[in-house]
Amino acid sequence: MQIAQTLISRDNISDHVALAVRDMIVDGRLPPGERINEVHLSVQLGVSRTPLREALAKLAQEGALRSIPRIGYFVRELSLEEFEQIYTIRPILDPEALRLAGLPSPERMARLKALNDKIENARDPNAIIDLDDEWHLELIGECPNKVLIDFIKQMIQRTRRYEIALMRERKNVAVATANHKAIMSALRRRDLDAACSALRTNMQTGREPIVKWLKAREAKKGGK
Amino acid sequence: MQIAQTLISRDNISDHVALAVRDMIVDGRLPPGERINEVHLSVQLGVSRTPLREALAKLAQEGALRSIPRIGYFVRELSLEEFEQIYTIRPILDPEALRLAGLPSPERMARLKALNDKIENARDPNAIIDLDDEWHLELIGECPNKVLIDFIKQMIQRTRRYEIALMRERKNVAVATANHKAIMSALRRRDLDAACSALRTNMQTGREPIVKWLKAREAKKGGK
DNA sequence: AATTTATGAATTGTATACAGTATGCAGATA
DNA sequence: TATCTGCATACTGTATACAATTCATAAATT
Repeated sequence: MQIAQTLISRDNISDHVALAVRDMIVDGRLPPGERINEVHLSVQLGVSRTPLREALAKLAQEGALRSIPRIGYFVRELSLEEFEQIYTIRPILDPEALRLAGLPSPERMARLKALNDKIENARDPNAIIDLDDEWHLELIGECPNKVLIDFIKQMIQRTRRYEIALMRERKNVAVATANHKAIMSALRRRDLDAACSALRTNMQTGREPIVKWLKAREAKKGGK
Repeated sequence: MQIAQTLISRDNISDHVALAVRDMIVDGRLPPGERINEVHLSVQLGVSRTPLREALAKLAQEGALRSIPRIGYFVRELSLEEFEQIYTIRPILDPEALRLAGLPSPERMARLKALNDKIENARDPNAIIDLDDEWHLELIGECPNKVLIDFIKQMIQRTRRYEIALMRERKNVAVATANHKAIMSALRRRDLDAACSALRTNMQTGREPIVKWLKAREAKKGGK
């Protein structure tokens, strides 16, 4: 008979490295535009180039890095264009996922409320983003369309670097938690349609301040 | 001064290999469920394991392969679930891309018509799918949201294996080309909304026969 | 002085070697 | 006969070695 899958999935060095490098990109230790030196980075991480390269290839496919053959990997610049494009798609997909998920169970509602409270009290922008992402994934946790969820997760990864700027200002955090409350209140009224459109609003209000910040940032760079 | 990018982008062996293996999966030379033997496949392709592994990792991320750490890569089974999930998303995204693209230029309309004619005359299912995919990408070619286009491309790749079954029956080809005509006629009337909803219909009618085929297929397998 | 050309170092792409893990089979045990 | 144990083999994961290309610097040419 077939033995059950081993539960302890000791993952590969490649996977670990991918996580590590992704963190370095997200929190700015590898700044936008930076060229990756495979040899340096591999010794810094204490691994050989082989698993590092596998990780870099993965990150390139995720969109965090850009690969130019025979030249190297570069940390992708923050781009107003890319951000706007992603933030055009999420207000379409997230509400659809919620619609497919249906009204959340009482337990899920409780978790959503608890997460939102945590966001209100958190100070560190990184922690806030983690919690906000978790909140959104919890909201659509019941969605049976795993492909859709995976895609939303991809986009969450990809917009993290931008959102840090957003969550540095407490005003924006307050807006986000208020939006979450509006969504939850619609759900409590068992009004799925209203919740979906509140979610759409949530995504759209998150967008504006970041666009503004990016524009200022690009202007500064252009002026230099 | 900086030298212009070399135009001839001699791509890597890894990329070539990824193309080759993807083809082998799509056309069935590597059947669903098959385990990939890296050594055998690398000698068969005349390359070493290193670029092959990079290609396999890429295909795994695309969803064509499944990676089980320390055991290997497997060609993913055709799954009714996955297919239905993807075909729930495309009727949302494709029309949105068309909406963003706006009405096509006369030149693009001519190309769309020419492609649709080619589909009507083609016999080989593989060629038909190529043309159909090309038609859909041409339709939304003007869409400025490149992230959206990339995602649609990903899904096209991922559904190819399923669609072969669809296009083997000429009746379905006729339905597809008729749908395309409906879309084009709406566009000629400059009625973008109608075109978008015709596109939605197009995606949905493509879905049913494949679901039916997959169900029959799974029943057969379960019965064995 | 500005531009081009040559040369060597640094860096990426690929192949190979090695180590650790899974897999299958033969023999042992009940 | 059926199940378990130990061993040999095959395969994956990682490291290292080598080849090919890019990049930077300096000499040479105009």
